[in-house]
Amino acid sequence: MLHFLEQFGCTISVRRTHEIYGHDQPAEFCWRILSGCARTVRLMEDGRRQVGEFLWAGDLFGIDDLESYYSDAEAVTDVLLRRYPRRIVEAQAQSHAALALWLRRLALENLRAAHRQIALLGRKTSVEKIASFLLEMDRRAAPIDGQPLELPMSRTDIADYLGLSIETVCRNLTQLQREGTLAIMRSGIELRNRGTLHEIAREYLL
Amino acid sequence: MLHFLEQFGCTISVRRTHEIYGHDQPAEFCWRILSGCARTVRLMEDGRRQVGEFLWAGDLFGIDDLESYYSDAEAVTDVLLRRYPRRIVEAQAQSHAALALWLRRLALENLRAAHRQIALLGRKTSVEKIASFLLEMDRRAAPIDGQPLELPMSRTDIADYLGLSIETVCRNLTQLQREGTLAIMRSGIELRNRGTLHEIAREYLL
DNA sequence: CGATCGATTGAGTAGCGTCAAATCGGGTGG
DNA sequence: CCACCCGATTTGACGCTACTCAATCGATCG
Repeated sequence: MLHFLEQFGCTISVRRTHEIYGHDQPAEFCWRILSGCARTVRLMEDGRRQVGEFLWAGDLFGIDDLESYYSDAEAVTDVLLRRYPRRIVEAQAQSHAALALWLRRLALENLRAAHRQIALLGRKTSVEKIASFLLEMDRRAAPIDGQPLELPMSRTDIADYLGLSIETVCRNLTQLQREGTLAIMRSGIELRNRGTLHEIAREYLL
Repeated sequence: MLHFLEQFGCTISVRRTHEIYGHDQPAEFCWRILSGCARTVRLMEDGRRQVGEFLWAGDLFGIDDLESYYSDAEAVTDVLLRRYPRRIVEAQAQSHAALALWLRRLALENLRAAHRQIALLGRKTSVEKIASFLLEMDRRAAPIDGQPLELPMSRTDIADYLGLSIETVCRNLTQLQREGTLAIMRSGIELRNRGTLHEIAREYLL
């Protein structure tokens, strides 16, 4: 699929904190991350912010929106992107069931993740949220073994992802550090005891 | 689509509070509600509960899960269901792009709803959650014009849907009643001032 | 070296949760 | 028909978690 699409793709580079697309724009393109990290964001008029997801190299996004995007997408770090016209994808899917099924599978995986996030936001305490977050990043951010987990996003991003304030994120992290569960470093966070994190996170499904 | 499937469907009736499927079971069937109301639920070991969605007559569910269901589904009221084997649906989708695209569209609409719920859970206050909930039910539960909005689910269900305690739900409802925005009645809740509810709910997208 | 931006820490508070009691309503059986 | 019971809802008192406001610290950069 991606192979066929390649001829229609173009490579785009976006600087950190800059917008990739806005939530009111027609959803003309979908994007794949070649390198770097991005986020999707929803804003309320008064400035309250919810980060929907963090996106990593290999991730496809902007493909699950209908007529127009329903969040903003922004670069967390400088990102290198590959951009594809949705028109082509959608047209192909009209006649290729395998492609349509693949698009559905993408949507379903994102839906599963969304429901896990719903359970996290609705029912977990702040420490539990932090522990869940660290383990999720540990899984998704392709960490180098033995190296500290690199977290390119700011504390504000983490807070807005977990429905917390930035101060609560900090306090929980330092508390976990005091207990020896992790170590906060310039370059990231070293998970010293994933077992403890799992106990705290209380992931009951997946 | 549903027309073709009908021959493989069977009608099932489930009493209120009874389980329709469990979260660990293989996702062999999908279901359509003929009448009544159902919910999907996620449980933590310690009993904390998150209601994923409420389902109404016409809604299809159990179709967005992969190998096995990832929540429980339970009847809120007595429900009449039509059950279809997923095997048939999925097999047909292999060769019929239109069907596969339709399945994707279902998933995308649910994904959009899930992200709205994420923003609600992460960033709204309790009153805002309640107002949003009432307006959502007003849209989805096919209310009879002029009649009070029927809410078949318990206060506990509402609380677990909104990430609140049952007491907070009650207090906010009575507060809204005092202000004249709504009236709580045996048969349901009468929305006296949808304008005010919209202002409180702060729905900024859709 | 000063300026700036993000992260951390501290103090005080508010919103929402917990626990407990009171009330309501519907169903049951005498 | 009425008394009783039980579960759901409502209300009240109180406490705790997480938020707000504010100051400090650290790192980066011109």
